[in-house]
Amino acid sequence: MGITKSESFTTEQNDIANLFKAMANPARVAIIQYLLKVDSCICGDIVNELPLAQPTISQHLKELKNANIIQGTIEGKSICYCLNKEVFESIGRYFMGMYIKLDAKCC
Amino acid sequence: MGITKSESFTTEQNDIANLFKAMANPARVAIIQYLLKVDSCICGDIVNELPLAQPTISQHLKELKNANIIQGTIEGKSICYCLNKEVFESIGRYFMGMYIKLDAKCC
DNA sequence: TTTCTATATCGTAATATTGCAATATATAAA
DNA sequence: TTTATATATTGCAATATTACGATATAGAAA
Repeated sequence: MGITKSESFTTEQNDIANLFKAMANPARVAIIQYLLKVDSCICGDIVNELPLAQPTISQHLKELKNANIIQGTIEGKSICYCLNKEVFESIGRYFMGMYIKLDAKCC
Repeated sequence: MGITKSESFTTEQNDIANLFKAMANPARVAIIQYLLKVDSCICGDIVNELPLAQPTISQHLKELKNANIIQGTIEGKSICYCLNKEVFESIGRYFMGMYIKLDAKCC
């Protein structure tokens, strides 16, 4: 006992939870907001922008990449990162869909 | 070192991260999906629906309530829970807004 | 009042996350 | 080849999360 009982839930429920987990940290929210502003940038730009050490930024970028929220392309000796547009559309639709389905009257 | 450096980020960034954190768990995703299906129910219904103990469900409900995702109303000796419609609309708008702002061309 | 039912809280063990120094890797420049 | 630059990986300490048994609280029923 102690761990999340992932096996007790559907793959969809775990996928959704993992996607939110990838965004459930202020540093990663800041990275997403920064990428939204500049469209694309290299890792070093984010290290200069945020008050976190380079290995920490690198780890956050890895988690965002694993969740398919961003993608990184090798450009010479640096790596160019940008947001994955489709992900934001599907999350947006997910929530708007819930909003529409939701009954106005509550308990 | 070890904790999230919340103080290094804006209140908005922390608020967004905390909202996602509230949904970043398959049990809480399942609770949200169940509430979407039944509109409203009492705590005991969720305990019967999910493979988790009553104190665990109670704790998850507390976190969802703290994040303003659900609300609970006392009805006699039980408590009726339901989803907060506005939250889903604002999250949906947040993501659709990002999607619209996002440049199609990536690196 | 006593008992039953519904939910919350406490305490704790197991596990996950966060952040960073040290170090590794990999490409470009000299 | 050596050196500099950019990013990733490893290892670890601090902290947070998850789950649940035991127990507390609170209203309804007897």
